[in-house]
Amino acid sequence: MADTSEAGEPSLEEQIAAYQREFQDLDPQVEKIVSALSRLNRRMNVAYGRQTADLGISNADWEVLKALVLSGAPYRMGPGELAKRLGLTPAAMTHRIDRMVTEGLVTRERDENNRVRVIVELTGEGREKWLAAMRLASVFEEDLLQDLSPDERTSLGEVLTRLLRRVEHAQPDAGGRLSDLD
Amino acid sequence: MADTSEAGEPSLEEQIAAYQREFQDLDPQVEKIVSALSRLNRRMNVAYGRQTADLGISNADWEVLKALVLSGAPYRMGPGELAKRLGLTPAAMTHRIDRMVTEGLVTRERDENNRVRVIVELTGEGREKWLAAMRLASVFEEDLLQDLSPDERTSLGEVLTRLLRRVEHAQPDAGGRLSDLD
DNA sequence: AAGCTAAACTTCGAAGCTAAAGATTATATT
DNA sequence: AATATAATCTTTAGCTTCGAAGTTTAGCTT
Repeated sequence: MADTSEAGEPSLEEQIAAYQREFQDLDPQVEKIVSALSRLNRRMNVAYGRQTADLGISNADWEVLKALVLSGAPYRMGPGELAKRLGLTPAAMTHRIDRMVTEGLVTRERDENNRVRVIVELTGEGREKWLAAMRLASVFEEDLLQDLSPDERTSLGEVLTRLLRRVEHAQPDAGGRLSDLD
Repeated sequence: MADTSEAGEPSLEEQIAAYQREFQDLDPQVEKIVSALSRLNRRMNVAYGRQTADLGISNADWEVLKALVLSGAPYRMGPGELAKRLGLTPAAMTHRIDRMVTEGLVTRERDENNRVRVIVELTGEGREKWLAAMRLASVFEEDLLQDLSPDERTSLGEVLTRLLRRVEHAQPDAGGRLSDLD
């Protein structure tokens, strides 16, 4: 076997060669960047998933915890707001919150000032879980970037935000769910 | 509103500030890179999804077409192999192939040499759809990287593959489905 | 203030996924 | 050759999601 990757996944180089074979108009340099981005992200998500699983929460749970923590004290949001933020339908959010309430990660109560609204609030346990996940994630992320010099980090961050700006401008998010919180 | 982004999504800078507020041990530079990677990937997937939808195929279909085309002529794979490649369970693959057969994108037949096996083969229409999607994707990708100089492209590709190697080595893919073909 | 209209959430039905059990064929053992 | 074991796919049951319809409350309009 000349391939270090498992599960029959071709190496990045093999895959780009296959693309060129099947589609001549392809710029291999562009494809290299795009494919690397995609694979990198996939691997990172696997890693995050493993870490949150170790803490006894699902990746779905973690997304909700993140959104609540990032909203700042007192860590409250409505289901609709959460759904928009996470790229889910309100229906899906209802069920997710159901589960998380039984898991003790959040509470759900009606807003007494406006009884149509619902308030989802982080519990102490929810905050602890988020913190623990965050510690694991930051160790992993630092490890991931270990080989990059300070200059390379600066440069990479700059280039990526430039790409991000471009793609955000190009796509006014047409009616779009966004999925997958960062 | 001081925020150009829609749907109440905070800007990258706002989000990093929020992370620092809630988690002091965070390296903002690391977080910037990681968050930009994540957001970029998300946006790209939305773009791909829109393009494939325009062609009348689902993103799920596209993944299968990609795997088959990349396998090279005669564009045949078994369901199990496809499932592994796409990060699905064999059960999910069975259903996906059901659908794609009715859509005329692939054919399914038993392997006469080994009647336990099944052969999924790309149809002419399937190949056409893949090509059309590929043309759209390559235009989008070139547009995405438009602002990057040749040197920046080279450098970005090199850095990303370095990160990829690191994450692939660190995670021997423990029993893992991989999901999301690139 | 009675009745529309809109907003926010939940419920319902259909689709896709996973894990586990089941069915079918091939391979190895005795 | 008969049986056991393994490999490959399909079926089943449960969960999550989406889209659409339904429910409750708020805010307008007259």
